[in-house]
Amino acid sequence: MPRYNPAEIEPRWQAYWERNKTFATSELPEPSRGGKKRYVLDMFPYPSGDGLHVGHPEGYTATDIVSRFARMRGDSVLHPMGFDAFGLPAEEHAIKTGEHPRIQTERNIENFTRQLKMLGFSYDWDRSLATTDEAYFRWTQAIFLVLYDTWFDHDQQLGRPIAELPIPNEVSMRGEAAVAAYQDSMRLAYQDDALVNWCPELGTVLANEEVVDGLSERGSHPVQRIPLRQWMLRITAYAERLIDGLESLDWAPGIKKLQTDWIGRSSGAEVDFYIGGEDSFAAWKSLRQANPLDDTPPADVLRVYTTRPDTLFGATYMVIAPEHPLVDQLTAESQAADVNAYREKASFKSDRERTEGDRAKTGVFTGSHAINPVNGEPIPIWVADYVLASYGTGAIMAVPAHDQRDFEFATQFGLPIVAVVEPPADLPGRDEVLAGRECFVGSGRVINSGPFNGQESDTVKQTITDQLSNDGLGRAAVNYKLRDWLFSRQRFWGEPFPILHELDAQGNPTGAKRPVPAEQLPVRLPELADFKPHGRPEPPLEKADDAWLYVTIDGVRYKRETNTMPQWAGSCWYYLRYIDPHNETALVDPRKEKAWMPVDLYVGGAEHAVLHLLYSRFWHKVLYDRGFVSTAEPFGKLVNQGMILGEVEFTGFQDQSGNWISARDVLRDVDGNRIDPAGNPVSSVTVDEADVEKSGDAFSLKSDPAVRIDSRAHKMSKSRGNVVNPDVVVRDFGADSLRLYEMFMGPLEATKPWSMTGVGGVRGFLDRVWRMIVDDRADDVVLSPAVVDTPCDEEQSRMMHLTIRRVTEDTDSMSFNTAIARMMEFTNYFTRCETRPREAMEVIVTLLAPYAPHIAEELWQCLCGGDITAHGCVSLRAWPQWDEAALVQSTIELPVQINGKVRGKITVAAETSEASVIASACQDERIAGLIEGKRIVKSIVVPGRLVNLVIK
RNA sequence: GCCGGAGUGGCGGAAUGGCAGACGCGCUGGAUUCAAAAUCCAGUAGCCGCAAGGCUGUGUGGGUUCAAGUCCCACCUCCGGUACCA
Repeated sequence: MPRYNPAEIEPRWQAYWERNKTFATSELPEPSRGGKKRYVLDMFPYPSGDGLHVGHPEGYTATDIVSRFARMRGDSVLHPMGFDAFGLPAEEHAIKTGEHPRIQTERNIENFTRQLKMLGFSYDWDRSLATTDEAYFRWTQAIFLVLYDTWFDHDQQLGRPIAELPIPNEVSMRGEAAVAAYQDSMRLAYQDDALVNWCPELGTVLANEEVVDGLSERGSHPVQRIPLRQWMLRITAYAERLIDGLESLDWAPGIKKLQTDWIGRSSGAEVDFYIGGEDSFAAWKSLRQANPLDDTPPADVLRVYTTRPDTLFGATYMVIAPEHPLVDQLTAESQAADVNAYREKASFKSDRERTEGDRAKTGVFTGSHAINPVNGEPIPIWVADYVLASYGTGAIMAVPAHDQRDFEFATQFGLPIVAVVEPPADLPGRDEVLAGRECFVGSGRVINSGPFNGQESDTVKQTITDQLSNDGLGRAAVNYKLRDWLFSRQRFWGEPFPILHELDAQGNPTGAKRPVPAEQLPVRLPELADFKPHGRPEPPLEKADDAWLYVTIDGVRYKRETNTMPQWAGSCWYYLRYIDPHNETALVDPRKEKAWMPVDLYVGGAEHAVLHLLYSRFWHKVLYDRGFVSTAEPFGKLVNQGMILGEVEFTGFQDQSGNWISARDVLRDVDGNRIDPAGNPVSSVTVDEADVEKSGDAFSLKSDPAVRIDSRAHKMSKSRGNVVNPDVVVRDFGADSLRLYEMFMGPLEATKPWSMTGVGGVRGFLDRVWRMIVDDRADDVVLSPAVVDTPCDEEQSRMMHLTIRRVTEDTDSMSFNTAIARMMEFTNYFTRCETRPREAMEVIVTLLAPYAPHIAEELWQCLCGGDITAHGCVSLRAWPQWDEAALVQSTIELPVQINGKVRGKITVAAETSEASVIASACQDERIAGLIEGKRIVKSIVVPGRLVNLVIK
């Protein structure tokens, strides 16, 4: 009784593929095969201790189908897999247990590999890598040194070697140390003070994701923000190119927009406001005319950035961030106490806290004034935390009439509001705006603006900027929301920085640095006795012994950098290493890189839409500028798979005494707890599907239809207990069923709920395919007697060719769900046929091969009589071609509409002319009756589709 | 608030402006069976009707068109992201 038994056939075929290296990729694409090169890439996983989640195989199955399909069409396919293996969980495990994170990481990688192989993915496993491999992170460190050795030439918009950096005379005059310092200040990798999350109670620095509402995630201890010397990467230099590069990419428009918004380019003007007093304003102005704007503002001005230079005449006050360097200088004695108190309060708030809550504006007057350069008016300077120190110049001119935030602030503190842009005449509330009682942020005709009155604000933007520029008072400027990338972590389990800090005779750092010589890479992690935090805010590598920590080169003593790189580092370039994973002399052989890059298809979760994809594009562009790679962008086509939710759950609500409350009446209080309209707490109860029925557009209790029940699929989570484990699915249904179900659920990019009965459904399909071909009453796997060597009849042939066509087209467009539906139709049709021609059976097995490869191999062998040496395996078989001629039908059925409603059907020869189609439509008995006595106003024939008669 | 995405049977979903609901789940009936499982066959949007057939129907309201799930305008709901970037 050879029933379809995936538990037996799947491991057997996996072993066959592995033994025969069926999916090994050649070093270079093979043009002899006639196809294209295809680089099909998955976002590699973090190998967590929980193992694979059903969300992983969704994208992996999609890319596997694409890869297998491409191979069968003769393409050279590079389809690798690896592991993003540095990460916090392994380090936390190490702190708890003392086990080296490498041991746990390797165990997890082994488990992930087992699970991935169990699903039959056609990866070239010889190319597998982990970011934690020393042979891999050696090159991560090497790339860091490239960043360190590169400065950004803004004129050429190009990253160039630091040796080519022009040194200004006044710098070179001050000697070598000054030159080195100048170079350091221009590198793409540089050091700066940045705030870290220091938790004194835990004695460790925490990552942002380990801090929740200002408390540590573990133990809920207070977390302080303290400045620490950090490595930064100058990604902002590439902001413009990162925006421009998006245009050429085949990515979903939504993702491109997300990246563009994240980079957040805005253009406007920088304007200097004089803070030296009204008496000397005129003198200052004429002096500035002779000496145009310098990059660093002189001490007698407050420089602001604005996107609305057209509203300069409406600036009625100014605001500087609490951290602005001029706060002390600008604070009058009488205000000092208030300003200091305010500043101190602001310093305790994290960026997050500042923006959370009711967002009521706070601020305090400094006691001093600046002079508006366009009209000479003195205006007050305030300190307020709604202005961020890290954006623009950290100071703004406030135009309350035309900026919502300024308006709120001005209203709160009673500052003057002057409208300078006239809203369109038909705008409701126009008079309120002109009276300064409402805010208008649009463009319009400029008023109250001296010489500019009457012009359109969009033109004024330009002319006023030009004039400021001519007068040396301002200049056009561009700003980005994107900040430089904080690149160091105070962690053990990450790549060490290949940087040495020079020490003087006393053992103190001189400030000079040198890269670890290339031939000494990798810098390995030191052996530590334990992984417990040492209780100081410095990195844990400070615990390393002196042999690791100190290095002497050419008689100079150095201390190693003890920060480590963030998890993002390894994932920034792994796609390059797959091309040449064992190269010991280069990160990738340029010849191979040129042959395989760019990635043709990249599939992964949308949660990486911004950071990972932006960071790796940035690294890639630097490598491109420095000649290591040949393409300006790494990922040609990007697809984000949707999230898979848990099974749909029905939830009802009850009060304290167990009475049902309709879901419609359940509210949430300020803390997010469920309450009834009277404010009493409500508890949620899971309701069985059988006790629920649909009423209207919602579900309600069968026993009491007035009680509404919530019906929803939730995100899978351990705490909710709705996580589906792929091991269990494979055990109960087989890997082919899991693969097929994940693709059949719906479009790849959609969010969709899991359903175990749905898995049973596709398993049923595979069972039917099996029985269509195999004689399930015989003792061995032999062909069903219905499978015959005679060719298809006309209808069977049409079905076969139609299926080839639809499956080919749907697979090509990654519409896997409909491709599977087509194969189901084929199977339903041929199962009903008394005889099933072998040619059709060979076709369906071949079409199924990328989707359900194990059963396809097994059935292929059955069709071939088990002679694998003669017939090979189906995974490497040529994809079938369809014959258009076989699709043509001699007669077709056409629906006949009257006034757009289907009223009948006619059968006509395929080649019938429009006139005779209309004639036979009118002759149809039913149609004739309906049009009798009416006039046909118009008749439309859509060839092959329908006929529509418009009658009166 | 703002920015995305989505609203189609009991459920997941399908549909180049051209027969709405392919395919699958579930459900109902039948065949097979001593019985069950498995399998096979038929049916399955709602309403009216014995039937033939008719009417209504793709979140809501308008519009364009011979024809709208699909295009345009306004709105509602849900999901995801984001948070004062001057």
